[in-house]
Amino acid sequence: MMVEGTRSTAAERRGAVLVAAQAAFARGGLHGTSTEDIAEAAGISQPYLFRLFGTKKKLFLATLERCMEDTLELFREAAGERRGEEALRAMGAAYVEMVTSDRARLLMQMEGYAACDDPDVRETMQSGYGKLHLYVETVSGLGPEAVAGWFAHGMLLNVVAAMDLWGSREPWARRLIDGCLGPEKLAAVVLPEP
Amino acid sequence: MMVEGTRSTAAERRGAVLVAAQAAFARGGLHGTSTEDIAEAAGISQPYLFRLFGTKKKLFLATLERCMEDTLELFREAAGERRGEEALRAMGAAYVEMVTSDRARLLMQMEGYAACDDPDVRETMQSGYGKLHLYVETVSGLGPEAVAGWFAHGMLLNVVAAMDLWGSREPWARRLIDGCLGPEKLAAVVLPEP
DNA sequence: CCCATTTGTAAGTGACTGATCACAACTTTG
DNA sequence: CAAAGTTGTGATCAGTCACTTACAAATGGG
Repeated sequence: MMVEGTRSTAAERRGAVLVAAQAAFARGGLHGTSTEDIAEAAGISQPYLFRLFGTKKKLFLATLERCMEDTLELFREAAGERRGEEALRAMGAAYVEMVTSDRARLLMQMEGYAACDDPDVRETMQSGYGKLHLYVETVSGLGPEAVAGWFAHGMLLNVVAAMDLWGSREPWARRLIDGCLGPEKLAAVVLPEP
Repeated sequence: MMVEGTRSTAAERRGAVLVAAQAAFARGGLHGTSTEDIAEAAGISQPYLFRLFGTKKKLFLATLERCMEDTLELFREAAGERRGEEALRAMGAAYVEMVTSDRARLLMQMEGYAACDDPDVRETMQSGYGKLHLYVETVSGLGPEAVAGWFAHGMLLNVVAAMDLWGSREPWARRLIDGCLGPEKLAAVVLPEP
């Protein structure tokens, strides 16, 4: 280790750790992931991880927060200058793209919801989701029912992606994806060969 | 222990363990819950728990399966003889009732989705959700889009309940619940006093 | 060039936990 | 009533893991 003579700043290391932590926590959650594994994936020693984040749980919360912020940023970039339903469609497409390509982020989000029995986790998720909701309300300009419907759609995408139904040959799963993405995109996610 | 001379059958014990396990796993997930805690809550010794279920993970999977079956049973009872959109409304109302009163079952379900990186968990969730989806398709007789929309609604309820937004005074949270339950039921979940 | 600060690690440690084994007590059956 | 089967527990153990301590090496400012 430390073969290169160049050191990183603590801020850079924190960023690298958050990336590694998201991939690791997405698989095992808070309790199913060892700090040793995260440190190794981030390329630092385990004691240094504790100096950077203090506690495993604090690291988990920071990772969750980053996860939600990244999603907000995804929406911002997707919407661009668009407003109204057009903005909704653009953000929806970006979310579908994310959910089908970045499984770690998707599962991390689910770990967050699942761990909401813990007050600190709950507060983090409320705060993160609240910012998402406010942004979508503002940029779309639509009423509560429409916005809720849009988020509901996203939550269904979450569980479809979590269960990895994209390639399933179960008829009900195909109909679910159809009802979720529409028939044209349905064909796009047929991956496996008989 | 064992003050009463009457013993239970293994099947009865398994049932009691599944109840205790759901409450425990809902809080900590597979890795954040000790078999010792579950055994104590179920009123048996920890070694006996292993004789009944073999492995912590097998117990987790059995608990998840039971959780999904219970939800299917909830839908069956709610629908009764109803069909079409009327059945949908009845099942929706029952699900709202469940999600606001049985936090353990709700969080257990979320733990299931979150743990879907594990192939065995994923298979269990796919199977359990598949039965739900098929039943709702059949009893409602509606097309993919309508059924997906109904489940999407339910998934949004899941995260609202997980984050425990019912009593939140955040304006965005009130609008979300409004868009999710409708204005009349919105008032019903205003619990806390200023 | 020296010294204060920052970056980084090797080597523990105490506590917890999933799983096993040996054994006891109760119940049923022939 | 004896044997066979079922229900149940105490004791233990090997492994894992979050977190600490002590120390080393690089960096930068005056």
